Amino acid sequence: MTTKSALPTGTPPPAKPRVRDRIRDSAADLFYRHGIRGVCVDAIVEDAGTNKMSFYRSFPSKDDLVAEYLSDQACEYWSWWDAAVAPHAGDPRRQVEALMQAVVDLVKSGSKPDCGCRSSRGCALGNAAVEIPEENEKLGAIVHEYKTEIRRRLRKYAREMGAREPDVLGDALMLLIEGGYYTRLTFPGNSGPVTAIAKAARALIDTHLG
Amino acid sequence: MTTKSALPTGTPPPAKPRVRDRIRDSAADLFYRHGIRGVCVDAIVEDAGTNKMSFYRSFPSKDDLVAEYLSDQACEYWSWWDAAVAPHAGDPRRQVEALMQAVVDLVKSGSKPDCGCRSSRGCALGNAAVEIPEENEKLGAIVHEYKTEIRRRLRKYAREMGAREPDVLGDALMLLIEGGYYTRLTFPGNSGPVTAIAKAARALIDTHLG
DNA sequence: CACGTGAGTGACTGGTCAGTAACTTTTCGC
DNA sequence: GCGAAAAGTTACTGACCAGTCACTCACGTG
Repeated sequence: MTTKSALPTGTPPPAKPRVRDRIRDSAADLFYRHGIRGVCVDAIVEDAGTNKMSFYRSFPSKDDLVAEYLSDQACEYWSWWDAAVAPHAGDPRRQVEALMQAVVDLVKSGSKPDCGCRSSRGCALGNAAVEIPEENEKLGAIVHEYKTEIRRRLRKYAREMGAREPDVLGDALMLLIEGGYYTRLTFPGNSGPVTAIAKAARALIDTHLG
Repeated sequence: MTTKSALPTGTPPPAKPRVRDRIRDSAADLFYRHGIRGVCVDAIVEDAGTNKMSFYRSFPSKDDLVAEYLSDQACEYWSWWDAAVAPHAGDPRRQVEALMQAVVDLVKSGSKPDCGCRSSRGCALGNAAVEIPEENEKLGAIVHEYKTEIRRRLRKYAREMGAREPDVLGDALMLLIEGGYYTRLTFPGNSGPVTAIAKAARALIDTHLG
């Protein structure tokens, strides 16, 4: 049997997913859908098509996986954010407006069962904050840093667009976004108040610029 | 030993709390602080100074207690809401402003350790929505009804104050409130964006009336 | 071929948790 | 004081769940 070394060097191997990555993927999906406390290691392992021993070879504990899950989600979120605002670089107002529209699209995702993406359950990190016990400073810190960065960015946009009280405007925009995620948990699709987010953001910006 | 039957009939007995009520009180406290899935029956029972048998004599299951907890919280919330807006009956704009200020006060509660009230962890019902599994329609319905009523009331205020797009304004106000509760989980006291809520609400109202 | 590594199997420990059974004690109205 | 109802005690079942142990199997590389 010939080895695969004959393949053109430019082509990476078909990237058969390693166990560790399969676990991460399954965990991300299950944690998001059912909550962290609602998913046991066995369920993750089964979904990933592996077994508990392989799990504990890759992760010291469930808590470590949770930490990685949260960091991953934050990472993904910043990519999504950057992609949403990129087309309007240099125009902070348009950036915020694009972001708000992106939030609506994100939140309403899953209302159409034909789309492959999982149904939205709001903010993975925010939801985790509900479940994380107070004593767990490690996980709490991840969420806190993440939410602080959201706040920092929105205040920065407000400052850049010349708002009179940039911190107030930034915080108000954050409340709208977070409220959109939070209410998504109770209102399916875009049937909730989140659809008002774009108009509300525009009104707030107008007030702070006028 | 004389019986208490000599008390004036108008005075209800000193209401020494029955086991059932003690369980409800303990559950409310523990569920709110640690989340529903984070509190086991034994913990509730111990906090209430009773035992598991008495628990299951009063409640068919933990889930039934949870349902009662959610209904109770909703009830308390409406009392709080009504009290906040009562001084400004007939002036919907002032009512909304008073409500917003009340939200800030509520959310920041617990930042001063000297006050007896428990530290705020946002909205009990909203947090429950994170933990409730999708299949549990009974609990989900309680939360949904509650959030729908919030929405209904805010839209009503918006209509009464003559807003151009009352539903949009009402929904926007709701996003601000919900965002305030949600972010409270990550930002202690009133260090979070919630402090911007009053100014934001005023700005939104002005826009929709102007 | 040998060897190391990554992955799989099944059984197990120790702990937690919802819920039950049988029985005793306390409380309270009459 | 008496009897019924409310509450307490102890012990238990069965399920679940995090984490471990000892061992086997499949590869790819030198």
